[in-house]
Amino acid sequence: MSEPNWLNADESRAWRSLQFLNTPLSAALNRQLSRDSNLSNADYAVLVQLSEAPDLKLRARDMVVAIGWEKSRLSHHIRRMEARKLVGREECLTDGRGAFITLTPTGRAAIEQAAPGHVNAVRSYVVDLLTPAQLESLAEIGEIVGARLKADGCAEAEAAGCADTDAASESLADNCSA
Amino acid sequence: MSEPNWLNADESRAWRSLQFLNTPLSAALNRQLSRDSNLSNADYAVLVQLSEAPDLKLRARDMVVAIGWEKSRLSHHIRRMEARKLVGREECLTDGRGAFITLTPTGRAAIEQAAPGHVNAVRSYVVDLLTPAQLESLAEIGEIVGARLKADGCAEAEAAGCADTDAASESLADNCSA
DNA sequence: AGAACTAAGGTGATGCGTCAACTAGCCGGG
DNA sequence: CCCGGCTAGTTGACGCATCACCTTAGTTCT
Repeated sequence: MSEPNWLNADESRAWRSLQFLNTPLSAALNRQLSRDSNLSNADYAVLVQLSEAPDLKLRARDMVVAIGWEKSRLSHHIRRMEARKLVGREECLTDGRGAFITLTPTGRAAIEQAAPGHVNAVRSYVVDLLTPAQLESLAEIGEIVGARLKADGCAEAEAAGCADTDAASESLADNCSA
Repeated sequence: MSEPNWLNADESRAWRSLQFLNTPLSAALNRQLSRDSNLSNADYAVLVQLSEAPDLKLRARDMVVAIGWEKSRLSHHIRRMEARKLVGREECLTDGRGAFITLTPTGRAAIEQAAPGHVNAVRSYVVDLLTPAQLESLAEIGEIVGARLKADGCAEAEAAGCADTDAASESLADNCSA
């Protein structure tokens, strides 16, 4: 256990190739999004949540859970998005501490304009390149690792966070098409 | 093409589950590394390169290629690592512009102490959880997406970067065990 | 009612990563 | 020789993410 058990050739190939699915992929998606729509992945996630919310507004508390961020991250991010007029803030009348984050018309326009391109990007970088069997395999692998991360105890925000971030992008797909 | 072609259930399951392999996974590895060894993934990548270099030193130029970072990122990072005594700097006598990055004894101790735990983490979060067939599948998928990213034209630093970052962690495995 | 606790949200500091711009040294052609 | 263009590396500014800490407001217990 404490003695190094180095990776063999197959293992290292898999591990190495997994790296392609990490930073470079999300960087590519990010680039597409920011080039075509001047939004970051993070912006997109926030806007998706808002656009799916009942009155196009959401308590910060709920957003945190939905996206899986830390509240301070959300707070910082909302401040920046507010400066860009993508979202607004509103007081919560029933809870003096509460704060609603609202979707502005600008923000709504932005997400609607961005969504099709984003889905296309997801397709062109991943989904459309794989066979159904590979998609199935990928789903299994991701779920296994995801479960491991959750079991780890440190997964709370982590796993949920990212999963939902893009689960969101995908559920927007559903909602928008409807 | 310009008309949204939303993801179907299988596609979205795969896409969603892929998110687990992204940020949360590298965050978990990062956490392990920083908890056990007070190093970040980025620190680790740099130290691996140095520890594999001929005289435990490397031109910044070569490091950039090996890790796949932007030179400015490397420069900033080296500055920070230098402050922690993990690496040093040395002039290049044959090229007035050149700069060597050197591995300090402190840095060497750090990487040697960190490597076994890191490999263990990689195993426990991913490699050991998957069947050989899944590892094979993962390798294929990563390579397909990686190739796509490279073909995209924007892949230069990106794909190479992250791939090598952890190819490095893995090749350290080989070298260290030797 | 009042003390202790918890929940909601925000802030400041810090490290990280990218972009654009800059300096300094090399190299080749006139 | 010197001028243009290239390469190596650094710097500063900015946005992003996290950490630790703070304030304020609800909640609970006595």
